Amino acid sequence: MLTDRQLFILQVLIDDYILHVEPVGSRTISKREDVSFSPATIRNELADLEELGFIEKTHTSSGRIPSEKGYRFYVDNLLPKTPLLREDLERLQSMFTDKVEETEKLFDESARILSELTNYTAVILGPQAYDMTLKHLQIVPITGNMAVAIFITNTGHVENRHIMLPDAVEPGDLEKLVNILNERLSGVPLVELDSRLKSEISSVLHSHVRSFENMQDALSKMLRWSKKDKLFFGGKTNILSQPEFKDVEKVRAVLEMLETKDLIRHLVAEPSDGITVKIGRENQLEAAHNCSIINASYSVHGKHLGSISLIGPTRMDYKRVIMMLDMLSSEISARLTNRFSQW
Amino acid sequence: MLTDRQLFILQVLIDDYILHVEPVGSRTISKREDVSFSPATIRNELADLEELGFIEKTHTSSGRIPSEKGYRFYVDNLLPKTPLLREDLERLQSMFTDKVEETEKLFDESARILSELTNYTAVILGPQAYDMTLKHLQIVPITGNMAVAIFITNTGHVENRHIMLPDAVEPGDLEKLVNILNERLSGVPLVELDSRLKSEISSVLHSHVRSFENMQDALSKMLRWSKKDKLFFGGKTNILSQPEFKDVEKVRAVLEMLETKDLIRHLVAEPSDGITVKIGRENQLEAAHNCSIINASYSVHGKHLGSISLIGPTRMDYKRVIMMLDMLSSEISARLTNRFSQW
DNA sequence: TATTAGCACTCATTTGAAGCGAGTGCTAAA
DNA sequence: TTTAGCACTCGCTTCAAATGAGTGCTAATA
Repeated sequence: MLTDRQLFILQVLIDDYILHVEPVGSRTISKREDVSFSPATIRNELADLEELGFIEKTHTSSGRIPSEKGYRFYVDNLLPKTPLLREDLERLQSMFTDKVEETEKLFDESARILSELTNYTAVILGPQAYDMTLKHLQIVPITGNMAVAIFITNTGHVENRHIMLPDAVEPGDLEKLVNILNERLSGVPLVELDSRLKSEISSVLHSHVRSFENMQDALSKMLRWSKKDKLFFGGKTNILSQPEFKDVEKVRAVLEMLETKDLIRHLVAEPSDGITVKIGRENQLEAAHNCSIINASYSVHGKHLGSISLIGPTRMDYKRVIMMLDMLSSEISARLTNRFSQW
Repeated sequence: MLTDRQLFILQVLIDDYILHVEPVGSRTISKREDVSFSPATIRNELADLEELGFIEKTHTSSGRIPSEKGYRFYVDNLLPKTPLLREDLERLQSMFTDKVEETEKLFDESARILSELTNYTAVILGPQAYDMTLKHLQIVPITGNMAVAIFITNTGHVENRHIMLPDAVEPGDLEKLVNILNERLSGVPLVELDSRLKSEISSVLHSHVRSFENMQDALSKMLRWSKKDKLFFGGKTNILSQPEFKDVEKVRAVLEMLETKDLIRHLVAEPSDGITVKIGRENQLEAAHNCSIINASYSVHGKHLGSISLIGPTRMDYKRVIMMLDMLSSEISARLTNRFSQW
């Protein structure tokens, strides 16, 4: 549908706009070394491209800027397939050669480096609780009737909770209780633990554990799992250095969104293979209408665990960013797969 | 040194400026009901106050605004001792009547409500690791040679860490190890655990636990405690709605500071009794030169654990904010004291 | 037929002058 | 000691003119 020349001009225009953040005029394009036709010709082509909705003017006599449709087309069809810059690659890989011990730190570091490299905001959605199943449960008495329950999941995650035991619980009882719980709850998704207790195990415990009645409530509370997950941020304030966000009000909408965990989670939890690009109004959220969000998910053994995202202005260095996310997500997947297989 | 009338005028001026954020002129002051003298008189007094450095002009023919010295004087001498507004009080107390279970949630909620009530940024420095001592240690084997170590502190805090046991560790050994560690390390500050292991306990363990040699490194790593603490934020973006921060560059300095944990920690960790007020350049940090930081610490049994702070523009509603922080910090102290005494 | 030079036109932005008004300091009268 | 009066300052707004980057259209050219 578009002629080769139109494609070429569109690409040049978008590349230039992404670089300089200023409306691109016919003269600017014609000055490029690899452009042989005159400004007038380009003006004609630009008029056509505008009619087709790929570019637009900020006012009657201004140069053109890409429209959202233009960016969409660019991302889908015009992305130059240049490999990652060597320095970017090296920086990313350096992160993985310093072997990062804790998973949390891995995410933190990834978010930080990603945001430094791109100057956009990086958001990593950590492994989600409802994807985890219980591997092992332990209850450790501390003092009086206080105890700590320890949960170990199939993903190697460990979590602890306080629990209040009833006054009269015999040592043997507690052991029996833990044994039964482990038998019955091993492999069960965390979010289902509580309902399983009520539906299946309650009766068994009733008959085997004397003090069960007294601790039923505490147990139930202990097993109640919300869909908790963790967000890791990098470069939260990077949006402030984007020229199109020099207005405080615009900035505010985005920053407040970043501070609202529920919104971010929603925006960023996009379970899909490969890489997703949401441009401007393609984002549900009003506050993100001036942003683009690139999203890649990481997985272990083919199962999506979480995602890595970049939030920046619609004018974004798509090609670089997409390459980086692609590399990073598969690298993280590999790391986690390796780590989890140890358990 | 200052006459009563000068004191009065200074107070009125600052109160007005805090409220309206605009230079205050002689006419404005004279219009108040409780002011009986004419603009000209006031102008004379203002000139004196300016000469003394308490107020300044933004340009030759503008009204006056308080200088930092003025704010300092105001905070030290002129704070009207009006009690908290009833609605503020109720809001704060509502937070404590809904009994908050987890300590983390208590801090989170406090920061949120405090920031909503004031429209400034609230930062709460959680209990610091180096103030905690070990109460009880437990090692739970999981699979293979993986295990989880659980630390319970005198403040009721629970933390867990992964540990890699050597291949050949006999069950009895582990039990003996944990017993010895508990005996020797109970009551020791977390940050000293590792050095204690090396200096005192190493030899004991050598002679009592056969596989100790193999696990020495892992143990040492497990006991290595950094000065970790946690920050809780509320209203991070509130600064954006302050009229004196409508310039993106000014905002950026502050927001980036808020994102840099080390800076914030440093800024906010001000161990002192009562309430501290740092105005503008009194803050070490350049980025906080346009801000005031009010700081109150909370404690358990007279021992400082952490602090509650508010960060806002130098023009701040000091009287309201100070009252609120005062109340909140003592309330939190009471809660924590009560909570910890259960352990 | 496709390209390009030329030209009139548009419109955001910059510049400078003029007027407004809120505020001042100073002086002289009350 | 206080206050009325007045000249003065200076930031802010408004308006008009100049600037310049860019356009669309037309007619000439390859």
